[in-house]
Amino acid sequence: MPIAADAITEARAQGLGPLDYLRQRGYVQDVSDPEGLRRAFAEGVVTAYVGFDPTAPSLHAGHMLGMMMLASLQRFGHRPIALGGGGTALVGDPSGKTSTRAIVSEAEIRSNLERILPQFARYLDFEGGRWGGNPPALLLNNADWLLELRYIPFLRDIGRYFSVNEMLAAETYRTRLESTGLNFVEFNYRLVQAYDFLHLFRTEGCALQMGGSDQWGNITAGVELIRKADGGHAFALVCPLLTTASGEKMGKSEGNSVWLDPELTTPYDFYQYWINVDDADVVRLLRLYTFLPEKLIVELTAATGEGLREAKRTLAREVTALAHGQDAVDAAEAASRALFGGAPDADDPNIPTTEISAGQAAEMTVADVFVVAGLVASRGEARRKAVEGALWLDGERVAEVDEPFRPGAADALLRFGKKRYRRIRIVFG
RNA sequence: GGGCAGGUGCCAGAGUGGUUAAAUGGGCCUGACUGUAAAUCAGGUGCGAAAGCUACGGUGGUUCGAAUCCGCCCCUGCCCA
Repeated sequence: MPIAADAITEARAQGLGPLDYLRQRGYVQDVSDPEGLRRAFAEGVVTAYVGFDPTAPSLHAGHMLGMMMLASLQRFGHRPIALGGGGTALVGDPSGKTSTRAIVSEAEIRSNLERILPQFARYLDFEGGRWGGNPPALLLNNADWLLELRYIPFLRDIGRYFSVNEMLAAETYRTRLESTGLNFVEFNYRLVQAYDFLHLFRTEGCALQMGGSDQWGNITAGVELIRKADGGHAFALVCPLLTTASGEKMGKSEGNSVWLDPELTTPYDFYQYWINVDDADVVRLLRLYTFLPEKLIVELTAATGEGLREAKRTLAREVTALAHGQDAVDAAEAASRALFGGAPDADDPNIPTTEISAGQAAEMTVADVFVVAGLVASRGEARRKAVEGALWLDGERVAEVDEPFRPGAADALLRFGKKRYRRIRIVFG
């Protein structure tokens, strides 16, 4: 069972405010005006936003930090806005990029946004009242106001507040200038994002923007714009950019992103991703990606060595429950137990399964089957990996990969490497 | 608009007529060891059973043969205007 939003109930009981909670959990790398923000939180409902770039048809694990920050604030009774960057994605943020971003079409961005919507609903409450008196979350798309902008008025009303000297001195732009250069569209990204913040400040009373630390410059640009244009007071808060203990970007698995869309990353694989994190990362991830109370986290991670696996299991369970719901957790756990609890039990219904027709199966070699299951990329790879002893079929090491596929039953359990399983099911008719 | 330097595999970066599916490094994958961890050591890393095919910005040539030479085009960086 996942434990509800208890870290926050606990924090509130201790009189801890949102800012200190976020700090304690490790979300805070930098805040523009901590005292002012603390006061704002204490005085009333604060509206805060995080922008999400819809350049892919799903959010991935890297976006979860932003959602967790919004979700935490909402549980404190504040008001989150998830902003789909339908307009900004057309511009392309040069931050942290060594080369110009691929251009994504407007239609693609729109369809991506639609597909992403339900993912927010798992983290945020769009109805309101789910955690006491919290206000409903809001989902907006900046294309709605950015695409209408007129160039000359924008330059005159917004552009005048930006100093080119200052922008050129900024880390993001400077590194790009020194390496691959920067085109004008990218140079404008900061203005556009700052304008978003101003727009939300005006229309929604939004006073806080959060994001990853690579967004610091863009976010504070918005804070300054709000001050210069409207004399308003707004805040910036950024979280550290997460890398795993081995230095990889968080949320990558086998070089691929871990997606929140179950079509792109099955809930089983999602669960497995969290089970497989490094020992050194568990505490931090529990704090950032779950709402488990601090005391429990400390207890769980007091263990050393193999004992940490229980903490990882809890992590996987909690994170998967948030992303996919409790049913998905149960299924993923059942499959994991079946596959990793001693001798793999191929009969468990929850093991991810690829179906092929009897007709197809009759014409396939063993290598083909591994390809179809998505475990290897090509027959050539299947062959190489078989030589290395990495392929297993129903518990037997595969020696000859070019032989016809003749399973002993309708179901066959494939395994690639130590821990990647997929069942092949032959269906008739 | 002018001058110069470039565009190579996931990334960085060699190669400047054949023996180059393309050095080297990183990344990634696998094996052994293990705890579905880390570290370490070893192997692999375009597709194809093979013949062969595809690949060095695009395109058209030269040549028995081109990533390598020539023409045109596109793109990037630097300098000048």
